[in-house]
Amino acid sequence: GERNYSCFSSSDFYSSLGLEDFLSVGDISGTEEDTDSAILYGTLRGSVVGLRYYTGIVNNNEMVALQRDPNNPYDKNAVRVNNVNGDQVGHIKKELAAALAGIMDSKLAVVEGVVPYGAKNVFTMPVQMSFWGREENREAVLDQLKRHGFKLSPPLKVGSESRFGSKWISGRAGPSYSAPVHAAVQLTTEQLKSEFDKLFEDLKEDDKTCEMEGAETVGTLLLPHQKQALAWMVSRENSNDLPPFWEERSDFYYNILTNFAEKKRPENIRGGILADDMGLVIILIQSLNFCLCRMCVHVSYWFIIWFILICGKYYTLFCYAGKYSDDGSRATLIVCPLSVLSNWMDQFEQHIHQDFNVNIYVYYGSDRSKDPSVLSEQDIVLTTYNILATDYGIRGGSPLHKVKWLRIVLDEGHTIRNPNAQQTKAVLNLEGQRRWVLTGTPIQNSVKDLWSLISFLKMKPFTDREWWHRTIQRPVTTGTPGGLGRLQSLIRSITLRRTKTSKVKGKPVLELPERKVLIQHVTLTEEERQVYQSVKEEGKAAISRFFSEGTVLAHYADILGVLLRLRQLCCHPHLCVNTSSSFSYLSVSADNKTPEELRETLVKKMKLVLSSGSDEECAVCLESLTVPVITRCAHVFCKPCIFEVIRSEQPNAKCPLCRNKLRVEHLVECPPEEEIDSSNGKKSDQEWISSSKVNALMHALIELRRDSPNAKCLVVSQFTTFLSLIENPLKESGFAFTRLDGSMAQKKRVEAIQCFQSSQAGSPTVMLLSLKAGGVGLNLTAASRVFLMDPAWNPAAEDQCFDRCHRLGQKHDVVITKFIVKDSVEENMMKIQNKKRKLAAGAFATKKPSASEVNQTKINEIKALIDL
DNA sequence: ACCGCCGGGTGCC
DNA sequence: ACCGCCGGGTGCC
Repeated sequence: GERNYSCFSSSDFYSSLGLEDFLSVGDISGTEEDTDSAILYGTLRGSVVGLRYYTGIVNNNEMVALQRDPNNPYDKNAVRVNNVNGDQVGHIKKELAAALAGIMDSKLAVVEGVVPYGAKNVFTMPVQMSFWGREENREAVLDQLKRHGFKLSPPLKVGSESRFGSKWISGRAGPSYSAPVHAAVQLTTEQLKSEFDKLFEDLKEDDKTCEMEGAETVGTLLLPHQKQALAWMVSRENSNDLPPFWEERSDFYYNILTNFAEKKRPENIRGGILADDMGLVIILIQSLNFCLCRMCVHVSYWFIIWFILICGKYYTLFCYAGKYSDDGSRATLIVCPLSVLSNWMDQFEQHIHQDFNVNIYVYYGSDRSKDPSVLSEQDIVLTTYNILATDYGIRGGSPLHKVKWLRIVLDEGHTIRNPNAQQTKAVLNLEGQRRWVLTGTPIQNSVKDLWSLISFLKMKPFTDREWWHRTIQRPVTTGTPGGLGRLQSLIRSITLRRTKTSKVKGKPVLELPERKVLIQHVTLTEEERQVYQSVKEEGKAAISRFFSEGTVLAHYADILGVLLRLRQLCCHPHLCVNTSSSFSYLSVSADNKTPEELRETLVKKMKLVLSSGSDEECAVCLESLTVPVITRCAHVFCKPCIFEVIRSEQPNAKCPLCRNKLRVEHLVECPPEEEIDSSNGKKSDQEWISSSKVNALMHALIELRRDSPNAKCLVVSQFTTFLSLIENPLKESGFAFTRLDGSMAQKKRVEAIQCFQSSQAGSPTVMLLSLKAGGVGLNLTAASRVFLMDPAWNPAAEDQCFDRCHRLGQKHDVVITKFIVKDSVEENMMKIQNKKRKLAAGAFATKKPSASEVNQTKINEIKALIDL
């Protein structure tokens, strides 16, 4: 989970202020993406005609999909009616289709159908339609219908959602007039985990405790929970259970969510989600080779089991040896983020016995084979999401997509949470029956995140987003009774999850040392205070002006800029690049600037964004910015992402973050590296001075060295330039230190980590760490102390950072010190963080406050941050 | 479709 | 009869 907590266009920051609705973060392509905030306008009864021309059949109360059919030679207004399987059932009667066509084409509303009496119709059948859309489109929709002589009925009882008396449904469901619901508050990592764990609350302990039988030889080498995991995985790959929500009914298979039925048995889900808390599955690595050999003797005719340790996480993979799967496939494909690719390679190298004759191919780099048969002859093919996505587009097709895989494993599977990302599409189009997802956080922000994973697992009917949305996502987000229950049973049936507090056979799975968080207040010197105060007053004046003008949101990036400067000044005066105390750059009005001035202003802003934290996220692809460009409204995106937005929304493209007009010719690219780095260069010329915060840190470090000379610590900041500044006093005081930040090449990172983790005398005792460097997997357990130099917007980001040393393998209690400047924006950030932690409890799947409440909260937060 | 609709055949009682 | 009525042909979009 890459999180983002830096300034400006950071989507996390928006959500941390509860602004994401207003700014439509993540809602960039119209109705389809925005089905969450849709409300039900009403329902309408219509008829489906032409049944006898099609093979698709439907049951009573079955959900149907309405699909525009603009190329129909008989009627350009045609609307097809398909059953859950996608087979056409008929058409909407033409008079009604004429009314629907406009509404559907302009995406004013989403129209969903349920067939109340679907069975036994020969020529026509009724259909109950629900119209969903944004509040502001309601009138337009009602109007269009009226013009064709139709009128919506209030949504009293509709469709199959309300009818099936199954165990998943408690009481009545169905459309309601509920307000749009989003997760209003950003959860911290811990809260997310605990919200996710609530899904498992009623899971009986013994549900998954059956250990694998017939593997006694393995048994002596495995701990109970490992045996449990092994048994679960084996059973998942071989089980004949029906997928969730399917029942066998007198030689039909029946889906109780959609009421769809068919003769063909829905395919088993051969795989699942391994969402074990990081580092929970423990095994003695030393015995691994031995373990493999033992198994080779005893079970090799059947399969070999590989235990693979990745950054403290253990996963079990299976690979059929000798006898491959029934369809002749042999190779297991492992897809992972680039940052963990080397981990996998190292682990294979270290732990797979040479005698074992395992073929591993790393499909990465320019010399990767274009020949699919080379890949299919391997036992394991390793690749990254990016390679997969890049290859997917090439002419002639990607070799990865031509192989029928024995097994596909997604490491850090939440990488594909964005359904529109190229990576996701590339992953979803892979071939292979057995599918596994490894991730610590299957749900990162909302239930939405799950769709890609569920779809990857080929779970019928959720592979189609419409059915996922109608049967799970909407019921959960609107709080429909039974909705959460469905999600629970769905996730439980495919997920293995044990947490720090889980027990197997009554014994806790893991005991971690304690973790303490201390807040140390820092008082600025007279001089520092003066600078801070003057910048603050100036910023405050500008922001109050925005308030009085009512342009707070239009100037959002500027407000973040003011706050960034204040945060920087809390750390060190030299962090503020443009210390000229003028905020003239605050208003980017095109009118009174020459094009060149405008460009310069935008470049300045973009530099500010890029230097504000470490890697920035693009609000379109949710990945870190590759080729950053800035819009005239001062929001930063990847160049290809924003081009795609403009292309697809022609001719009236709007900024995904603020809905201002976008034009390609107004986009400004980031100037070459040196320009950005010039500020760093300048800094080294500047005479080095200390700051109150640096003094506080050095005092603590020296004290620590005196009291426990062997203790190692992390010094964490969001500002890499701050880390550079800290290097000076560290050298002066004779500390051996190393450094890890986002800009370092993979090889250097590994070196830095190994060096720091080493227990050799003279190895570094301090690591300078940028807050979001490295993936979740980063293991820095050598450190037992953490000094957090500056608070993050998102408390989750801090927690994740702390988890890098407070994790499996940590032998000592972990003490975390947060330096917070008294009477500053930092204190205010802490207050908001605390409020959010409280607010977030139970925020998952519950309704959020009204729009006006949210609005008020967000305004209060800005005010609180700058003491207005 | 055991309908509706169309259009041709038909035409006092 | 430029009607009504009858009954056969016919049938999504």
